[in-house]
Amino acid sequence: MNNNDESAPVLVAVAWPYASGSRHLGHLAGAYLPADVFARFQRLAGCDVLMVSGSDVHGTPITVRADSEGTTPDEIVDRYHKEFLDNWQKLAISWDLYTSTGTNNHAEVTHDIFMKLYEKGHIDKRSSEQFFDAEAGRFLPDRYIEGVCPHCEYSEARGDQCENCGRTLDPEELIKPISKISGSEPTLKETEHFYLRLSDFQVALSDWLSSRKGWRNHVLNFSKGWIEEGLHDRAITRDLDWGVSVPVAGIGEGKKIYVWFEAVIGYLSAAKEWAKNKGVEDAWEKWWCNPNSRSVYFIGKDNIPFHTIIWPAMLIGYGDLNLPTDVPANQYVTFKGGKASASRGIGLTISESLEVFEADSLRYALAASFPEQSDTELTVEEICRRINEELVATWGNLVNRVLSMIYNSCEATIPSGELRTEEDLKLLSTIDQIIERAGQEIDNVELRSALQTGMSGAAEINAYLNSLEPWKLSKTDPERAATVLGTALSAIGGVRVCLSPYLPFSTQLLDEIFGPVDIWQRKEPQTGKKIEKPKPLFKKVDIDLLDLDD
RNA sequence: GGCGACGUAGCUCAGUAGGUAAGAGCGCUCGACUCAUAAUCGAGAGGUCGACAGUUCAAGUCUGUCCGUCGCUACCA
Repeated sequence: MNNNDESAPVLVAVAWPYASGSRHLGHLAGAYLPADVFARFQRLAGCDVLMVSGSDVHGTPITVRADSEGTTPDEIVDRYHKEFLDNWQKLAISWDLYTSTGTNNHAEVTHDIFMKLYEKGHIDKRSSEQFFDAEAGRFLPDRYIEGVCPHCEYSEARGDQCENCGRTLDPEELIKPISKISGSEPTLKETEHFYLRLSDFQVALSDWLSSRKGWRNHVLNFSKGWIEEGLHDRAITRDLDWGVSVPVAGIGEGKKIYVWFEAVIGYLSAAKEWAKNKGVEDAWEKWWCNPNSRSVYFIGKDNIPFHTIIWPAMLIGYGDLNLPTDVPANQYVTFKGGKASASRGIGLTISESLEVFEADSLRYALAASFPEQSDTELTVEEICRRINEELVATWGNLVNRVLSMIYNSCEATIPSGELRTEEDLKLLSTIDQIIERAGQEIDNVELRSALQTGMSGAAEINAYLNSLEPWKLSKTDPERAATVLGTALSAIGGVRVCLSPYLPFSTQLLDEIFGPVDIWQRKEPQTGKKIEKPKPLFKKVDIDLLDLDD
């Protein structure tokens, strides 16, 4: 992060999960969890964090799903929004606000942005012909039209692409087009739509992107490639009845703002909603209008152009709002070589995972595999391995190890640190350096590395114990044994700080000894305090007992 | 087809502006220890850095071609 003001406000903007179905581990590892780790760290580092997101509730897939289930879009959205909220609660994702794009506030903010861009001439009206399904009474997105591919004669080619020969298509090219919704033959019909003049921003965006420092290579390359190909103006309205209304009259009935235009506005509308809830209407400006504020967007790589091109274009056009400071988009978590996809049954959904893994264990295993630089292959076996061989063996066991010795040979009393020797102080100094380094890594959104750094602290403490053997000292020199154990405990307190953004539940179990984690620094435990008989922080998982299909 | 990326130890991944004889974790082998969730600690084995050609005093790191994998292709968001 290129900002020397460490206490600057930080907007943690997180991809809006699409409420058309369950989200899977790829989404969790790609966006929500990294954002949470980052936000938790920034709060401990003393920054004013505003972490927002919400369910994206509009768009054709939701209406189609509702139709096919014989229910309403509201019902679909409600179902998955509730599931997401349940997921977040079980995972302790620390939103300052998790809302949805279905609020009045969001519609108002969207209208404001639309109108300003319209008045400035960045939005204009054009007409085109699109396929219309008379039976269903709606215009059809390309992918909902099926027909025979003009190239390979595959009979189930979609209007946007033929899955057989891979060619990109225009729906008009299809032979014998059929509506996937009603099965009837669609007809071309004239319709008017508003377009965002992305081409207006070609130069400004190019300059802006060229000046970005410290961004991930794949994010920058992909974005620049998009711009070099030339930015095309995009329709931002759709012939739908499910969505945010168009604030300008005169383009006919049944038009709504297209989801990709309004969903990204959610970052701003959520900040405003948060401010309203707080009772200070303009509190959102601290993150959006303050030049010292950072805004970091956590998304998957499939969302890159929306966050590095389209949304910045809208912000430039609107004016006086902060552009993204960084967009550390993650690559994909893959299962058996392919992109995770709940709808195709590849990989576990978040809900399924939470039925078989403890939240912190799952958080650990995913964080250790965040696809920060390249796609990362993940299996259930790998998740179990991470939990058992790393989290439990190195860290969970260490805590249990030290607390058990204190409980058994120090009369369950936290020893004082008064008699520490040089080697004791050396351990603590090593831990303090680890805390410092892990903090820098998290600030740079190198979350995987920072986790490993934190875990190396646990290994240091284990090595310290092995070399000083307090279990022997307790028989020959109880006073020295107590000092060693007290030192190890203090060091554990330091490692716990490093791990707290990743493991909020289990690190909280140590509050009784150390008090809450409220600063990115090691704090001494409370000398002389009695401790309870220790219980392991985590359970090992037995993969054979997991009830999994794949 | 076009675009982007990836292919580094058995597995999952790092390798910053090309330069000390290629790294981490896990697994494996050997050893130490036995306080701890049979956990811990130390040592070691293991790689012609996808293939080929080129630029350079010097390439995992740059260029080209090829092979393989993945994603995107703007009306899924």
